[in-house]
Amino acid sequence: MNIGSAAEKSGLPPKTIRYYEEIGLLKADRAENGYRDYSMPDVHRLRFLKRSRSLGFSVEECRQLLSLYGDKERESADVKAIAQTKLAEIDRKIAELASLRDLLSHLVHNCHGDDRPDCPIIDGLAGSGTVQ
Amino acid sequence: MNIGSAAEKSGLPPKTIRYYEEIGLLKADRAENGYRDYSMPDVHRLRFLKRSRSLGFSVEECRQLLSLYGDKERESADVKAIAQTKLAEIDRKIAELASLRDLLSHLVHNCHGDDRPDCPIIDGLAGSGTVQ
DNA sequence: CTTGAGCTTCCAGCCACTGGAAGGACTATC
DNA sequence: GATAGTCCTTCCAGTGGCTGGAAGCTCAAG
Repeated sequence: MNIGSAAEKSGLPPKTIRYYEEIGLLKADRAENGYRDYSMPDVHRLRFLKRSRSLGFSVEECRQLLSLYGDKERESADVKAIAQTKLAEIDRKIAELASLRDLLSHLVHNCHGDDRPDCPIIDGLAGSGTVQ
Repeated sequence: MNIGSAAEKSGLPPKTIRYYEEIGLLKADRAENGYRDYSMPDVHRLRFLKRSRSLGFSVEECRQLLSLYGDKERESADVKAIAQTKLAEIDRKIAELASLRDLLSHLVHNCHGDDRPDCPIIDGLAGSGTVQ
């Protein structure tokens, strides 16, 4: 399929797809007329990319995730190690989102409207998290 | 406290903190010597920013979230509407992270290593998600 | 065979930082 | 009090990740 259909099916703009090809994230076949030609697995990879990018993974991290996704030798120890790292990262992100959610929900439902530092729950939520 | 301590306490580099001030995300007091002067509530806001940025919210979205966080008139309907929108976004992100997690975990633990499209679970996970 | 949409490449610009230079301020040691 | 080293300041330039626009080729419809 052409880049337009791939864009529609994946939710990524054509510009971005071309950019991803330019930086070597996802190379496409070419039709006789020079047009890029995408398969459904390509579309899956594009969706995968869209998702992981929107969740705060850098392009380089997405490259790792994608290689994990596409790797035919997923048995190797280093690939598994990368996957473990990424899984841990994802879990951390989920936890942070959850606490962000709690914070926001608390702000909306429970807090009186005056100045900030007198609410221990908010202090806890804003103060915790990735303090490295 | 100086920008260095605020950076250390928040996990954001000084450069980024100055940049956030430049674009009006978080204005700091100034000491007599011209140094920026941060309070603990400022540090909390910085942590808040660090977190929401790393979770894929744009700076403009973070500005909204932060205004929500700092808003003294949180009772107003439009502010609550923004909060609701953001809460929904956060929930969506959490769901996407969870499915990304499942996908990755599945790739690591259950799949044989040959070519992609013959695994229905992967097809499902990579194919679902935000198809708009 | 023209029109219009979609594709191509290329170049420029934007957003969100990030590095580096040049210089002033603070702290510690001599 | 001079010196060294670290931290702060501003400013300017560069990078990563797109995104818009121009110029031109291709294709399907009328």
